[in-house]
Amino acid sequence: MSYKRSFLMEERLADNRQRILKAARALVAEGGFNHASIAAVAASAGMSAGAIYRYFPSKSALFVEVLTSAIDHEIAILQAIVQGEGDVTARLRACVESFANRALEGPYLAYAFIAEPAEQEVDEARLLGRIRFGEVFKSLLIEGIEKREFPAQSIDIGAACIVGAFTEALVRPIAPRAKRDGRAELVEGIVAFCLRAVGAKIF
Amino acid sequence: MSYKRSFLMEERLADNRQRILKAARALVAEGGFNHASIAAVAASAGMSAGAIYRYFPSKSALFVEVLTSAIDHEIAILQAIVQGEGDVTARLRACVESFANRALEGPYLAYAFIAEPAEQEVDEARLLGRIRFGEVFKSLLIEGIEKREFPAQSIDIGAACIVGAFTEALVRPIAPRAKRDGRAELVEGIVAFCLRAVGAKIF
Amino acid sequence: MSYKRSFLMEERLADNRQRILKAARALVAEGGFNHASIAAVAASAGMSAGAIYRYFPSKSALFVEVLTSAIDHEIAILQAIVQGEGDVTARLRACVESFANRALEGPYLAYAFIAEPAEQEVDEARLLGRIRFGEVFKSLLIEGIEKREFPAQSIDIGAACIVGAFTEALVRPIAPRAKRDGRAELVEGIVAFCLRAVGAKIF
Amino acid sequence: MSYKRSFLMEERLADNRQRILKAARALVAEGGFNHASIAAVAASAGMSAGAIYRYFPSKSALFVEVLTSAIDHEIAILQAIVQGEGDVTARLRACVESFANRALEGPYLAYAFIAEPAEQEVDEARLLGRIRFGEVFKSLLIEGIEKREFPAQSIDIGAACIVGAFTEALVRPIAPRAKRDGRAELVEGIVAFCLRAVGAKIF
DNA sequence: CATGAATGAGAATTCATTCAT
DNA sequence: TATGAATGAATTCTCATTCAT
Repeated sequence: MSYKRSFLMEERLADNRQRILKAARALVAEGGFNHASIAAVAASAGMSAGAIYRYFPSKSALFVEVLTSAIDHEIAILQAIVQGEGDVTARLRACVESFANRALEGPYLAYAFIAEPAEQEVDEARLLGRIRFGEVFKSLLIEGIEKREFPAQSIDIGAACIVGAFTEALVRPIAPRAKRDGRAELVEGIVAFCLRAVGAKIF
Repeated sequence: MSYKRSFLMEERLADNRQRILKAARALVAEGGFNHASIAAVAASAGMSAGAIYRYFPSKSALFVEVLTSAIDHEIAILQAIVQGEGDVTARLRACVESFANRALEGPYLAYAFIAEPAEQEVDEARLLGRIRFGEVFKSLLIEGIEKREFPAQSIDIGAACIVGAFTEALVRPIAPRAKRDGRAELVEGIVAFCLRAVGAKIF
Repeated sequence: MSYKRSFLMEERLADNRQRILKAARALVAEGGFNHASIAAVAASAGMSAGAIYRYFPSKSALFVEVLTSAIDHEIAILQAIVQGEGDVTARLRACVESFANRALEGPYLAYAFIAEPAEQEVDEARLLGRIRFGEVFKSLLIEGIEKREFPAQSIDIGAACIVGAFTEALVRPIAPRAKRDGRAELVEGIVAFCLRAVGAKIF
Repeated sequence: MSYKRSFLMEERLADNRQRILKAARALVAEGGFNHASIAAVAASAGMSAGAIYRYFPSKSALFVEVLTSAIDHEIAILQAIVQGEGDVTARLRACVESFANRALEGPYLAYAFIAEPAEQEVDEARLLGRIRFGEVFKSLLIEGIEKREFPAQSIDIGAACIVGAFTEALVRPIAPRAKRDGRAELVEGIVAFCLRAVGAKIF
């Protein structure tokens, strides 16, 4: 196996893997997990159904990865903001804005994030994702309370509520077949709600 | 066919319809939408699978109604609170408490409310349900702002955020296979979050 | 549900069940367990593949029953002989003759009896069947030794050897696509072998 | 292509062929024919799946050869005994002992020998193997009768019965997931049965 | 020549829906 | 009108075989 051969090979394999994930993601965004059968994913990725199984051991595993990787990506962005500059209030605002804007741009993530999937394994991945999202906001809440930017409050509950609040406010606009308008006001409204909710002082 | 006969007939038909809905609801509560096959619903309702189709044109239609009627029931309770006594803040608190307590008691409604169902038609019913839930809180927000209990704010967004916040904070506790403890603190935490979020003065 | 309706219904259901078993048995006899897919059984029984699952919970269960019922039938016949008249030697001879003649008549049983099936559950049923066949001959051996018709010998091993001996001697003639000739001499040869093997006095 | 090159080539090819057979044999021994997919054989032989097809035209052909070569080996051992020293009775005893001991040591051969394989071609090879085993004992029987060690008897049938008897008595002990104990008594019991069956004088 | 990714034809199983009785 | 047996299409997954590289 020459170097070049191996290199091209690996690249193609990685390509296929990504193509499958992308196709699966797109199908989930379009019609939910149930719309994304293995056959549909394969067709959309331009390969046979059997080929999927060279890259993923099962349908569950594929969709767990679809969900997890989307959430990973989202969380990495939020964590960069959390660890960035500025006071806690500003960073909380930035997190919500950032997530909301991306959700409105490419609606699939938030949609899948809320969706109840068929498979138990995917279900568990989704719950875990929600928890991980909560952690991000938990760290902000803790810091905000320490620095007296926010009043004392229940941290776990607050973090979950924030996630739920902006998620829900995005659900209708990002739902399949829904119009998306007035984005700026929407985002600003969500941010305002969250900042008030945590007791940020600017309001 | 005499009047009486016809009357009894209709009554029986209505009875069967309710039996089916009840059975379907119970099965969804037990194991989610996927656990409730037509055969299972029929068996649980004490009738044949074919008989279901005398009352509902399809499985989707049945589950749309299961969802809708559950939401109707929930909304009727909330609206009674909204139209009741007390200042807006107290009624908002009562709404959230009431919903949260019932969700923690019988977790299926809230779970199904958040869940993404298999069928597209059910999906749409769920979205509609979320909107209708929002309406309830919208009316409270409008009244609260009018009466100067709450500051001016985006009403649509606020209503959606409230629904999302308490929904999400309940997801983990009500998810299948999850423990439910510290209910009082949980409910109080959610209420506090929501009241802060709408700018209620008590805080 | 009237009596007549119920009666006819049950009869038809029982009929179908038997038709499925018969079709499965025939396919196994023709081409072994692997030749008998659910689709093939269904086609051969004149029904859809899905219908099989109204009568049997799984493919394994179907073939376990095919095997078990064939063995049950065979064992019942042998046990009747064992508990019948005559000295032990005569009854041992009758058992072997009876089994061999039926195997040569309808070869499927002996063939399936020897076959290694794909499914683990069927495999276990097959092993159990062999053991049960052995038991029949064990009881004859015990009685024969007690009554001094046979010398002392290892009973478990002897029983297994008898089963193996006549089974094997029948395999070639009863194998699919094999000629069957000289039946009388074959049966007599097998009987003679077995009687000598247990030390019956006539030889 | 020089002579030497060609020679080495052929040697390597022969090597690969043996590696494949060895790997296939090992996999059959571990988990039966169904456990030995082409991919598994290839991986175990340290080559690609496609490469298998340079040496064997099909999976069936490979497993026919696995079976045949195992039987060849076994028969060679038995024939060496048959053509060795001692009276016929002693050599018959040695044959059965030898086979039984090896079967109990490495149970795969005997098991595969009895097993019904998936492919029809393998099935036929198995039947042929049984016949060839019979031949070995046929020659002993003929010699034994000639030398008056055994009484006159049906040779073909007797040979088949011997094969079946010791095979069957070994099935349970060598079946997957079965305990193997009391080997010495087992082997002695089988030998005794066979010697009595052919009318050897020692008993 | 060897590779191993891809194919494609099945495999078992499930279940909403229909329709003869 | 009610029944529930039967259908048939769809599902996930497996694997011998092929063929571009």
